[in-house]
Amino acid sequence: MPELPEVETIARGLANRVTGDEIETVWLGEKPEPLKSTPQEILAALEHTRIEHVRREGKHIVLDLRGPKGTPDDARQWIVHLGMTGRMLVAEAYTEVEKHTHAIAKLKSGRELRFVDPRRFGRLSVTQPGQGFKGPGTEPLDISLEDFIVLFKGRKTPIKSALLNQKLLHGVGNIYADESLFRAGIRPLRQAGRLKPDELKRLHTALRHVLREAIKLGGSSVSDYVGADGEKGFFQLKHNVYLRTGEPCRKCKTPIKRIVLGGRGTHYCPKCQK
DNA sequence: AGGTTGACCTGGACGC
DNA sequence: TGCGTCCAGGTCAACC
Repeated sequence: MPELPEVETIARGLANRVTGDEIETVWLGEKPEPLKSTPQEILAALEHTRIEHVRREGKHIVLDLRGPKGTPDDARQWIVHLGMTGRMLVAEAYTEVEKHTHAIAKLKSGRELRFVDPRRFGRLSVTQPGQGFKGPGTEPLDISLEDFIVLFKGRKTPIKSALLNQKLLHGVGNIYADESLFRAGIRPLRQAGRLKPDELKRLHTALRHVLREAIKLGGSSVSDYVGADGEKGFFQLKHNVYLRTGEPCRKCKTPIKRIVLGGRGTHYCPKCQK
């Protein structure tokens, strides 16, 4: 599901619904894959805490939690990565628990925070503030043009692969890599280190424009939905190339081409992108 | 070290 | 109806 705009939308939706609520108990499913921390660590960190903030960092949802007063390390973070198909739902406790639910946090309000993920590429972990779970890399909405240009210097990898590299930029995924390259008029296979300054400038502008527009529209809903209540995003209606193989380019009518790059479906207009 | 590939999973769409 | 194939919002470990 989720790249930066989708995770931003989900985090905002969660913040509206659960900020100030309290996690009483936590249930974890049988399958261990979705857990990066041990079940014991997760239970110990989450149970009997107050949810102070919910926000996005890269493609991660971060829930800032506060434990019972007097506990020395009473500040913790619940880190959720949604993988491809993960969702975080807020549901009344009496509603049916759907298939592939891997974790449920029971809240004082009587609602539940449920982590559902059919493909199990998502991950749950707990940490303490300042532990730096993300590693190197920058938020694309914060990066200056100068720093953006430095990221790609000397890199032989295709520019699309570089955009997807989370050690360089946090939060760009397959949709927004393809869409921003279209907007910038750059072919995905171009070597990152060989792009000219004006091309990198166009890409910097395009990427930030596309991400901001997508956030405004609640992200892209490609096959399932986005948002803590299941509301759909609408940015998919604005896609110029992603999943539009063979359809006419919105600018020049040339059929959109699909190639495989780094194992990912990659879509571009052979005429508009050089 | 940087770059590339395949593995990890389930399910939906499509063709026969 | 069913079976096979391909495709899907993402990382990782293992190779070169």
